[in-house]
Amino acid sequence: MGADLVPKLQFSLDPKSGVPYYKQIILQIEMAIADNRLTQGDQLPTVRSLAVDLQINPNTVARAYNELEIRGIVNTQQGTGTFISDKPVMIDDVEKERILAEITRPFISKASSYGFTIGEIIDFLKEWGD
Amino acid sequence: MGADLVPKLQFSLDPKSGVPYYKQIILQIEMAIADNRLTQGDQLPTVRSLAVDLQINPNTVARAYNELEIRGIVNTQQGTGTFISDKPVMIDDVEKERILAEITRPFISKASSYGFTIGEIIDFLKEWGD
DNA sequence: TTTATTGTACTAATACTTTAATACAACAAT
DNA sequence: ATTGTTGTATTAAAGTATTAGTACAATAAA
Repeated sequence: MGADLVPKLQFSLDPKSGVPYYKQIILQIEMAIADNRLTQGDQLPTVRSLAVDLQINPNTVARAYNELEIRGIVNTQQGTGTFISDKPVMIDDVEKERILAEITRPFISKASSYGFTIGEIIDFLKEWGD
Repeated sequence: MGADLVPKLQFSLDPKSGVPYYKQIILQIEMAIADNRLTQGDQLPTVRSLAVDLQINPNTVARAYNELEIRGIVNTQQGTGTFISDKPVMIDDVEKERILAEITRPFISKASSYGFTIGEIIDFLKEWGD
């Protein structure tokens, strides 16, 4: 049946962090995608299994998966599971820029308020992988 | 008495945006700093005057100013007012990188999950000013 | 068709966030 | 010292977010 199930991911929750559980799950998935531990078609743990694993309610896991689905990051089918989506083929370049701008604006705004310049940020990003 | 008071800024609140008032104020100040409408030493409107202006409670304005103060963006003195801080002279380069990394990580993580690459992001930032 | 697997809906309890009312305290100017 | 300015503290009300309990529904596999 294709895609591996997932000991690829090791989820963990920090109850003291102040970050809600469902957001911690989202962040861990986002990070895993960012560094290619998760890629197109990979199945996420089932709502129930992850809930048992983390000792939380299934709805909390479902909520995380739902938000990711709304963003198009995963797709979900009842009876089947939740999978990492194909990266959106953003056909429309204008739309693509719009989304990137939307993500970028608050980042630049905050960085600037700390005194960082665009130049510094670019230089920093060039080193990001290392 | 030095620094101008401030018709430099035109604050406005959108009650329908879902963004809390105090956060809207913070964002508007961050943006104003980012594009140099506010610079070192500029005085912000007083807690009271801005509260009257926006027809909200002074504490709501104070809360915005407080968060900015905690971040070192403004400094505040009772009886005197709230002023844009000197940009922190981050003497320690390591510390500087640490802060920038902290701001950058969630941004990259989210952008990646949308399928954007670091390269695309850098290219996009190069055009940012235009 | 039955069974096991997967996600979903609804509800309620709890905690946190946001805002305002009101009163207070520090500082500056005179 | 007094007055007017500035930010601050305390409290309470209302809304929102978060999570869990429980029951349900869709799909897949046998």
